[in-house]
Amino acid sequence: MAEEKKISMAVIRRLPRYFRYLSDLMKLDIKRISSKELSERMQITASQIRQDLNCFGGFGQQGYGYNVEYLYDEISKILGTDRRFSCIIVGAGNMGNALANYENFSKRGFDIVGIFDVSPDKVGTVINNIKVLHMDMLPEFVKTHHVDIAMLTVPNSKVNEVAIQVTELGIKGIWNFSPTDLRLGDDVIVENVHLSDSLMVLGYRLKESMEGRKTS
Amino acid sequence: MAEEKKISMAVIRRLPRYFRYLSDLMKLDIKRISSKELSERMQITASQIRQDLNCFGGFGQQGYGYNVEYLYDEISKILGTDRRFSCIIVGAGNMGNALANYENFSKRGFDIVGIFDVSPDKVGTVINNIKVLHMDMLPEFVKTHHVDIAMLTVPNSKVNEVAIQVTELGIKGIWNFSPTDLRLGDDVIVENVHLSDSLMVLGYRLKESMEGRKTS
DNA sequence: TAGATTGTTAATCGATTAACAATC
DNA sequence: TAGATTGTTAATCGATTAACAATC
Repeated sequence: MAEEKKISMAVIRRLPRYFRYLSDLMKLDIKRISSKELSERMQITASQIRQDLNCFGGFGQQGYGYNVEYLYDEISKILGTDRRFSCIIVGAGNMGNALANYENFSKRGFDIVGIFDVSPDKVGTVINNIKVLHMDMLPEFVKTHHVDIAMLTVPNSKVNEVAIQVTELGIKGIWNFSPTDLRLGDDVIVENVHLSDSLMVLGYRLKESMEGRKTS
Repeated sequence: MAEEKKISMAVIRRLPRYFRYLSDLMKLDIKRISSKELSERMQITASQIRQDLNCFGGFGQQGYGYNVEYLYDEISKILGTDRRFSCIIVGAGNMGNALANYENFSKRGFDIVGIFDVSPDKVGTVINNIKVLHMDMLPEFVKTHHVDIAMLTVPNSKVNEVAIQVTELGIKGIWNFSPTDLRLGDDVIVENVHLSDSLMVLGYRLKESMEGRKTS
């Protein structure tokens, strides 16, 4: 057991993109595709596609290309789309609400099983069929339900504290929506969204282009 | 006029992070900092910090380091935090709501001046003091109000169409929340959020770590 | 078989890190 | 002046691209 080879983050971050394009190809009823054709659609080099895919195995056939459905299935497996992850949302504000109502997540294997907040206005309300519980209930909840991921949409000032709490409760994945960079131990995986960073980059690029410069 | 030097996206994407850390330092009343100290806080190399900053100019002083407030101001200027951008939100669903209510944006210079939707349930409602208008009003609105950025939180199936529409109306920046990669002309800048990509990467990394492998 | 296209190795490019002379 | 730390050049590392032999 164990193909070694460490796969770089650059490659991993492209996987969902391959997944999306292959899913689209299937909808278009396209049965096979060469790295060249795919490269034109995705606007990346064919070379990169072949390199990326060969990190995980030889999914193609010389002279033929790739079978779309087969490749889709393989990338699904790599991404773990077959698995289901139990998720809680901490922070039932507008962003928490948006996440709780986003049906695509459950389609991809991410089930929201609990929502938590401290505000008396929110505790007891129901969002997408899930009752919002008080943060005080969190430890008990995590002990009685299996939880893989905590989606943190709490105010920036509280996020560190909450992150430490969920980590201590044994939750292994954090989806962080606050601007704060969480610094936690090695046994928790943090994926950041940092919306305001993204918006500021847009502002920067816009400013540059208005001044007549090009960005990349 | 015109320092040339093309600045790489890798550097640009780190700017908001510098901005955040410097902002924190100011709150802590720290007046000066060396690249070495900052590197320990930010978990990147001192060398990278100096390289990054020197893309834009020599903001430090040998033997002293960087004056926190001065550096903060300079990065603010680079990022264009002094400017204001007029933004509209297209799609008044949960995500549109979340964005409309996120007060940090206006703090950073991004003002929401209009919200649009097609659903009769939503048109006419008021979100954070802004009345939701029907999409039919969009062309007229953009002609009478200056709009820099369109934040697109419409369903995936509609996003291409909407993106083309706002581009044709002369809007220069798009903040895209749909999974679709927009392919538009050179005179519009697109910044993607791709939440589900981010979540799938979290799923992948979690799966790998559960199987005992390490990611990066 | 001939043509096409992969898997994979080698070359290139760009980004990060190290080193150090300049200078506060 | 001596010590500290930058700005900047050079070295290293990793990621992307090109090339081509293997093979369907």
